[in-house]
Amino acid sequence: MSLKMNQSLSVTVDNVLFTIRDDSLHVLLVKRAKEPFAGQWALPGGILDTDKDADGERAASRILEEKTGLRINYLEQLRTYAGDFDPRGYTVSIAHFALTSDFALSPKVASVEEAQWVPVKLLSDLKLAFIHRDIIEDALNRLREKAKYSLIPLYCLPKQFTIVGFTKVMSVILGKTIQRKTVQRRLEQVEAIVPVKGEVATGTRGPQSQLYTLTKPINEINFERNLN
Amino acid sequence: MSLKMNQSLSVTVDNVLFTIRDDSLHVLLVKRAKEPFAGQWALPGGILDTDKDADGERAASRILEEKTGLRINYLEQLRTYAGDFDPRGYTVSIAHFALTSDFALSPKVASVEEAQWVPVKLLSDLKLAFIHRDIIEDALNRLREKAKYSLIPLYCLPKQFTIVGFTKVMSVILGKTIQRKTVQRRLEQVEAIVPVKGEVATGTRGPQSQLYTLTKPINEINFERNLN
DNA sequence: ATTAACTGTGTCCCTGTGACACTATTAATT
DNA sequence: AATTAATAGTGTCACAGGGACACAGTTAAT
Repeated sequence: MSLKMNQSLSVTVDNVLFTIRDDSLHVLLVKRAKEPFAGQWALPGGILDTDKDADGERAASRILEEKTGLRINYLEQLRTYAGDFDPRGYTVSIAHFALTSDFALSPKVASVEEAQWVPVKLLSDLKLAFIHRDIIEDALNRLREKAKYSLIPLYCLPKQFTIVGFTKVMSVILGKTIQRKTVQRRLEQVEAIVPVKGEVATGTRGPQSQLYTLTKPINEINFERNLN
Repeated sequence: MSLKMNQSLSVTVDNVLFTIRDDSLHVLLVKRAKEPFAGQWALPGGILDTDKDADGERAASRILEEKTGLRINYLEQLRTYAGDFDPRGYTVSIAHFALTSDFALSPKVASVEEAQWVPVKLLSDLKLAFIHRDIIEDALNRLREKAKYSLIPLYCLPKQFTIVGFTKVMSVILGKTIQRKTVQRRLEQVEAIVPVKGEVATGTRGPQSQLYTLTKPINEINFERNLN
């Protein structure tokens, strides 16, 4: 615990931001302009700024906000990767896991940085920089595990959502059919989730569906049983 | 992701090593000899060595082995704390969560470093360096959560253990009575856990109890339901 | 006006845990 | 040596929550 400085060591922050578009899971990637790994896809990240960033989460928020122009719905630390995966030297990368509702990337951001929503299913076809494939894999596992016992996939949806909408998100994330009934039972026992009175979703065939919303954060709510 | 070096930034590794002694949960602490926080208790940790440590886990193993002289049973990354909690400057601390069976600290280690097993219940009376109180709290939560759906508390026990022994460990960690039957049901559906034939535990009143052992790591085994 | 899709709800089954009792076994006590 | 008390293993019942599925009422498309 004596602190001589570590030599030639970079500390970065990387972010795995997921959303649901068109009933499939997408992750935000940027195309690298410079070496190393120029032309390859990478997670949106940056260098930890010891002046601006009081901690890792705030660093991640700052960087994501710079890249997307938006505040995202949910963010937590994923894990930290230390090692020799950057040709420029030993690196410590604090990776974060984030969720947001589907939105269009602002054109400026999209052009300058070439940030894009990439369907997770297509990742195997892409070249990914550094160890970002592993990081995405870990983030995916985190998301899938949490989907089993928590409500955080709600953060992939807009402020107002329907039971069926959430059921679809859950099914997409877990890769298997989830019963509406099951989702409904879970939602209705959480007092932080309330129907928006008067507000219904329409457009599709069938009856109008009730819209719900969150009155407080639901990231701490865990269920006793996992789905499946 | 362009890598100019962060200025004046230290990367350290801290370890929260738990065990069970005398039916209560203990954590390994060392008394700090130097400033800052001299004389206060701290987690066993050290500086990330980019030459020796291929990744964070190996750094943690190395440091714990140096401090205890022993290989510990289980280790995983907890989370990384970045911030201004060290008066000498901005620090990134990769914290780890570890378990081992009860053992006596080698006298040399115990005297030189003043490493000690401290009962978790007594922590509130101690002065703890840096943000180590928060880290221990997070590690405790991790342990308690994992105890609900996994078998990792087994790593607090010797190679051979009894059902009742494990039940006690679970009860201590979770702070409430766990039914022998429940533990037994969980154990017997895991094929990696086998009775050691011929080996029984004795000494206490009552029938001899069967000893079990692990044939492979059980850190990936998760149950669908949480206890309680 | 009819049809098809869809939302909300009711119900049954199944599984795993909690609780507790019963039996057999062993050490401590007399 | 006989008795007692503690203990390990097991059997069983109740309960809760998820999976599956069916049914009724509603809405848009035809």
